[in-house]
Amino acid sequence: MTETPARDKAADTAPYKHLYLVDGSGYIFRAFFAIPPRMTSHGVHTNAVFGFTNMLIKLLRDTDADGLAVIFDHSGDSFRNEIYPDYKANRDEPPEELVPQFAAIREATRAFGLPCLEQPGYEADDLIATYARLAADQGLRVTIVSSDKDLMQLVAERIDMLDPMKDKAIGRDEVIEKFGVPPEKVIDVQALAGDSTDNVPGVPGIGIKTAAQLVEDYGSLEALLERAGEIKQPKRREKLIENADLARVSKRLVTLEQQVPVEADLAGFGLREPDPEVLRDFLERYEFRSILNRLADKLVANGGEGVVPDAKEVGGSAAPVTSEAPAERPPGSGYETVQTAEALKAWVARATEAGTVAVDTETDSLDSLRATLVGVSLAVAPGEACYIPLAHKGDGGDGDSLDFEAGAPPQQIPLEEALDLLRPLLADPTVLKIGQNLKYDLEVLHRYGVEVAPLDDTMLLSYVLEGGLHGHGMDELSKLHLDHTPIPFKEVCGSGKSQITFDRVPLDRATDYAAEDADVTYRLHALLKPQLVTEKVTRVYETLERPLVPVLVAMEEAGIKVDTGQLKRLSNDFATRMGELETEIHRLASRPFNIGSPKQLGEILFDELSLPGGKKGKTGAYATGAEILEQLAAQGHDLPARVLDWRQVAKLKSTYTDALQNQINPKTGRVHTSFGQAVASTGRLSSTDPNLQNIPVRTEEGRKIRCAFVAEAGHKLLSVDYSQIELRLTAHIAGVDALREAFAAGHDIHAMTASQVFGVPLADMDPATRRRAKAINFGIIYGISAFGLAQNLGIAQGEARDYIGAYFARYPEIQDYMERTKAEAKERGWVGTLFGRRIHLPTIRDKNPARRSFGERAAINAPIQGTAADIIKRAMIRIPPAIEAAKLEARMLLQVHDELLFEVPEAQVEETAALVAQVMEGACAPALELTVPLVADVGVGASWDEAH
DNA sequence: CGAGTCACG
DNA sequence: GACGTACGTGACTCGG
Repeated sequence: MTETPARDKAADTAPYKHLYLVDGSGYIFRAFFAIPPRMTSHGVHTNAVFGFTNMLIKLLRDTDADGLAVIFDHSGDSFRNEIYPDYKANRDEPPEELVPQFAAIREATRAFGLPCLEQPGYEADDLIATYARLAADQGLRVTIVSSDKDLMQLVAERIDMLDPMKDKAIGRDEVIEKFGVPPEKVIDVQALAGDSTDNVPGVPGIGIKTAAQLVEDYGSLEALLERAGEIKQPKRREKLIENADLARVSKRLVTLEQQVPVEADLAGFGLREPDPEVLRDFLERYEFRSILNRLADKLVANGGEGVVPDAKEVGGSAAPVTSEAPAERPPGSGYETVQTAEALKAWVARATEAGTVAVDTETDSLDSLRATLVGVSLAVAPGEACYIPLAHKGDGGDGDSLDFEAGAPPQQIPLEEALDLLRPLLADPTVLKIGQNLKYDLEVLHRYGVEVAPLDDTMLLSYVLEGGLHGHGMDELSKLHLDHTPIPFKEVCGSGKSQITFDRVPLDRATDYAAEDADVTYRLHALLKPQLVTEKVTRVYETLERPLVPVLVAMEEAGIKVDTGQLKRLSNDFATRMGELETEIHRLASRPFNIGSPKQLGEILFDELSLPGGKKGKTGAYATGAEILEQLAAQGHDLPARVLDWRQVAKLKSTYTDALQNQINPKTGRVHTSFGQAVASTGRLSSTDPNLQNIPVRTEEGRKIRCAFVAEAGHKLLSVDYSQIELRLTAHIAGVDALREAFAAGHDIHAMTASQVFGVPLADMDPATRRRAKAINFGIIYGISAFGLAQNLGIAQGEARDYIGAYFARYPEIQDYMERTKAEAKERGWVGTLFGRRIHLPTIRDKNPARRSFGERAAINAPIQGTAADIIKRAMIRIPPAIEAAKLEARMLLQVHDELLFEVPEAQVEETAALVAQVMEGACAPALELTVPLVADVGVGASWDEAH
């Protein structure tokens, strides 16, 4: 090694203007975890090298780089280990798939003719720091290509950074965003906060945010350490005094060395064209065929064999999309408007002959139980579709008024005559009716005395095939699978104030729109239905989703009775209470303000009253969530306590007592929800307009609303719910013998867990220990994290980590399950339920670690939540025929994920309860035998509150 | 129309 | 090696 300082060797004028310094070591680690695995035909892992190569190409192509060097860590200790022996001592060995890529990435660098720099005793960051300073001193622009925050201290007037993973430029502002201080103070902040990944100690108890605040307040680390005695918080003061030297050592560790006696000369970093033969040889050996193709024109030296298809990436799982025959016309024109009985008869005959017909109804409302039928469209083959108008009005006035400008209604088949012609077709067991969200059409047609069966639903086909990947609305599916955008509803009916109902749309436009929907549905069906078999989800579709449609129709049609008098009384009570609280809150705040505005509330609490704990989020607004307000209330502040009260009452009033009254169907006097069957990615149902799956139950005030859900005279409400179904399924799926035995014996599962994990004898179990165990049990189902558990229990993350460790030590099968499931999800892009439902997790391979972790937790939860959803769906499908067979008259009204609610004649309550519980407990058979018992608990009452 | 908040399993 | 945090939903209110 030469001792000559590089400065003397550097050319005074480098042959370039903008130098890029690429952090090769940093990149390879990040790329390894961010990029899906891939390997050569010889089994050599190449994902990180592939990412690096692509990044280099992009850099050379898209930027103004005219000088470039790639810098690596040298293996072995650096001078920092002499300062602090534990530096980076907590690092795991790199994964074995990564190790061979260290050499390959250097090869890649050389293949592009680029300098490849490293130096014993120094880390890449020090070399980068040194070269960056040298170049900047010469007036060159420097861009450091790295995602490593440790390099941010180098950002300066002529030095910026580029995050190659996010393709994001990092300048002074971004550094301030990250560290809360400008670049020149970053090392002070890092010295205080430490860095767990590098094992830089810092000062215990101080994180980035506190550090930034302190450095800002005192100007520098040294000034802070000297005046540490002035700090108000006693704990913080002690820690700072006690650990001042540790902070100073930390600062030396995080400070990059800008005076490395470097060997290579800046002048040699000018870009030049790579040798095509060397580059080609490299790309071929690593089998980067897609890159070879892209660079084909630059690699002519070898002639070669031409275009080679890219190797399929490991784990790539995009479902192949078969395309329609090319001769076919795209959807969108040549549809027939059916205005005579003769024409309709011809269409019915064609549909009967074909054995398959796509059906769509047009109405004047999204509410299927109030909508008026305006027309029906049919499709019998791709492009062969018609629209049958049934209740269109003239194109001007409302038909009833004396508006002389209004056109007369168009010619239409009389409604009853048309229905009589359609009825046999729609009920014909030999003709398959295809629809998109047929539940809606079934409900509309049912009110006109029309039955529809058998059926296939393209929305549900898409849901079972590609749940989790995208939504399942028709427009979205059409764009995705048919590459065709159907006429938007807005274009036909307008939007906002000037929106018209479909019965006002002129017949030609109505036909274009309505027949196209049937046409698109027909084509989607032809495309999706065969995929059930190839994708192995036939059972999910045929045994879970398709038979559920008529069940949901019956439930939505049944609705549930609400006691309006009770709701009105509650509404008044809540209004009075809100008024009282409002007066009190305004008095405490010393001025009136809008309590419902989090923005105004935050300003009152933290600016005007200067209460502690004001934290601003991304949007610059103070956080005023329940958790924050509870903390303040616990400290004895009245205003936040009253706001919490006010919020609870306001929520109950606006969302439940008021909104519910408006949702009562005037014809039935009952409330009819709509169940979403293709919404939740896990297979659960959802409930809207109104949502009856989130009626309050956890607080006493809230339960008053449940009291308003009542049974018809002479009837009772019967509630049957699965006890601990998700935890039971976890025990089964993960194969946890200890939990299975506890369930089999009927023990208190949370107490049992507490005993087994914390070693407390069952007899001495205290509620706090049981509560901890319960929180862990729930956490497991959600894909536990120390952070989440700590948050939930209000404990330190370290303590939460210990709990999880103890739990995994006691139930190692759970940890196995989690690791297995994550690996499987990453490999395939989806996870499955016990009944074969697939839940896709597109974020599981995301390069953003937050989104990826999110995907991993969802992967752990989905098989559990999804299997529970499958089981209750099986029960729901079996219950109506079981009730009928037993000659009972109970009606199933609602499903709330693990609970079914029924309305039952008083005399039949016991028999129905026993029957329902039996079906629910046996819902897995005969497809599956669980190794834990399923238990259904029964409740009966005049109201939902009593029954629950 | 997005963010914040909060109701449920 | 780094980012944000428990899983899945829907409705209401505010404010740009």
